[in-house]
Amino acid sequence: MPDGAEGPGAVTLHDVAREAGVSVATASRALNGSARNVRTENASRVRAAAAKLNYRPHLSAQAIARGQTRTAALVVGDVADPYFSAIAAGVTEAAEAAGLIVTMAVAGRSPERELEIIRTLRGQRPRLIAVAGSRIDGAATRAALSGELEAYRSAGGRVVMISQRDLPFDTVTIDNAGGAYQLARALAAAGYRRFALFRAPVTVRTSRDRCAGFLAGLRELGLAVEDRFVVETEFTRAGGYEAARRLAERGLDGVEVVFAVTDVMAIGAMSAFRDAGLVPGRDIGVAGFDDIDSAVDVTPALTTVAVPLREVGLTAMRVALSDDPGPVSVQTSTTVLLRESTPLRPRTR
Amino acid sequence: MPDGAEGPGAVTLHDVAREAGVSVATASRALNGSARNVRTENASRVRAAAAKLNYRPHLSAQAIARGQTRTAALVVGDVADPYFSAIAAGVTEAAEAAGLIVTMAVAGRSPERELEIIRTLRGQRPRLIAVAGSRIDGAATRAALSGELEAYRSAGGRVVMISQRDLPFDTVTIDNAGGAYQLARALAAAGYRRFALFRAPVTVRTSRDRCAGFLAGLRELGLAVEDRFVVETEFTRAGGYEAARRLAERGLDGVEVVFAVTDVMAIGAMSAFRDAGLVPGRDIGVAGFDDIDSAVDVTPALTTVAVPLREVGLTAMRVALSDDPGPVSVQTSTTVLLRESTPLRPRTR
DNA sequence: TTGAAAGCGGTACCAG
DNA sequence: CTGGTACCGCTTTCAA
Repeated sequence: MPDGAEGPGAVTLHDVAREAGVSVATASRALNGSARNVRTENASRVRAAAAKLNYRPHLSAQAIARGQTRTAALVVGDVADPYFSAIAAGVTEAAEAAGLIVTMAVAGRSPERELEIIRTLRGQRPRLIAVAGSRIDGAATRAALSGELEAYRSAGGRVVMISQRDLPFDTVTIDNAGGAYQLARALAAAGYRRFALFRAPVTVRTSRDRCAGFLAGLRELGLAVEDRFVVETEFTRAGGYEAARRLAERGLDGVEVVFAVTDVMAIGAMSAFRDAGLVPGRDIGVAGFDDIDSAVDVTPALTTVAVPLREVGLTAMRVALSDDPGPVSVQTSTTVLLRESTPLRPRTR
Repeated sequence: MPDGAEGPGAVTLHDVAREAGVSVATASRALNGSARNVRTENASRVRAAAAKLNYRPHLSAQAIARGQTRTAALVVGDVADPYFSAIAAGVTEAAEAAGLIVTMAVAGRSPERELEIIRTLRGQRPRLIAVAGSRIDGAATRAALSGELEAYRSAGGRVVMISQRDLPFDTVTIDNAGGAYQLARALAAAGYRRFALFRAPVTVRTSRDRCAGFLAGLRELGLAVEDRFVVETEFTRAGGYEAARRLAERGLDGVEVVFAVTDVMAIGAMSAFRDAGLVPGRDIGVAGFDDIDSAVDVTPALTTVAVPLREVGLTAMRVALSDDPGPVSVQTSTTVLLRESTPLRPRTR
């Protein structure tokens, strides 16, 4: 009985039923259905047969028969980025607690790819789709994305956006503006007056919100950032490094502290300053945003705004699994953490 | 026509066929099958209908009809750990390039959980299962795990183990012993003679291999690590911190350099030394293993053994997708990187 | 080239 | 409590 190179194929419920000497209906009931209605003896025969044959129900077949799957889909920008991986940890934790399998896709910070991914994911018919995406305004793809998600939702799916408030779906946001606002005040209170700002292109929402909050905080205190000290760069460690390198090269010219819109960028910046012969925390203050794990491991420890990323993931799942109808929006709060990278800076007035 | 709160449900191929005025068979062929055999006009009518209705094929239904899925399953110990997330990045990249959807599960370093996960995953009938698992010897669960994977394979699935050589499946290993061996020699060449070793419980293979390699490297040079300087601790940052704290507390007593079996532990150790008033790189050398991103961002930059983690993930997928039959074993090589945490240590002889 | 129909692996209703 | 059977959404013969 040649089976081809693929082997005998997987054991099916029919095999189990035959082995146990019952009908597939009974086998199905014993293994999954409301086990109540099957005679104890038969039930154990079926379980024994299943164990003997090492049977696992075909989830796709169950999905099709039951009309719903037990999977949760997650879209992230980049798994290797600690920002996303912390969120992913929260999402998977909650999903597994709810008995859902997680399928994860990486959008690589491109809106087009994100759209394509969501199209594919929709075919999975997951219970929910959580998008912790590229957070980029792409006017063209935005509408398509929204349409795709809308179609998914109207077919009974749940959508939750993480850190993207501007689409009409459930949302878990991070208080980017508020956190940056508080950071600005804290830095000012610590004695800083002359600031530089390292940010991503304006199309990146997160960056924009953090900048806006920071500037608003300063403005309220009668402070500002000179245009020439606002550096646009990539949203990565390399981007932060490059921005700091450029700044150091042309001279700090009085700048006392740099706010980089993410920790990853801030850490890159610290490295560049050091390479340029400047000591972060002494010659130049550095602050970031996110409080990723390594923020406490760099020297000096990085001042930042803590975002409860894992909890954001958990919350997103909770929202998506609740049966609350209307688009809910949950904002998670942030906390300013002043550390050694921005020591007190006593000023004579 | 009440549809319930769930909405109208997803559009099916029947809907598309009706809309296009053709049979489902034709619609199926136009959308997926070998498009050759369908009249151009019909094909475009079908595509138009599909677009109009925003149709996405039900992947589960396709899977069941075709007898195979287009998913790849990945098991990791902890997404938030940079070691695993770097591997995951490689795996997802390769999977998406091959048109596969990735489902990811987190085993949380527990062999029992890992086993349970693989059981569930098997129900998904993925094309392959990649396990970058807890790397723990659990005698009891080991057999069960192996049996589960064996059943999966004999049903036509592909299994690839990452960094676990001891099961009879395709394997991508990291040269843990060799890397640690080279590190030992490099440290000795840099002038170090008195070593401490921070390691995980012996049940953790990776830790064991790295220790063995390190000790072998020393032995060849007539060196050794005193038992009292071998500290067993947790396989985490906190574990490294704790080990270093204990060591600093009872006095370095001549120890010149610590080898912690992972960067994450090494970074925790650095932090503890610093808290104890010791300057890493000056008062005590520190070396790790993995070369995670933050290894270059800590101060002093961490001496370590670089492991091409992303590439390990890519390789694992390549192996799993190849049609090579027998259990293949690919070993990825490692590179010693001496950085400022272990400066040259001139000795008078 | 096309449509009817037989599955794929389960679930669940409906009679016994 | 149990078995027969009609689906679930899609693919793929088989005839027409």
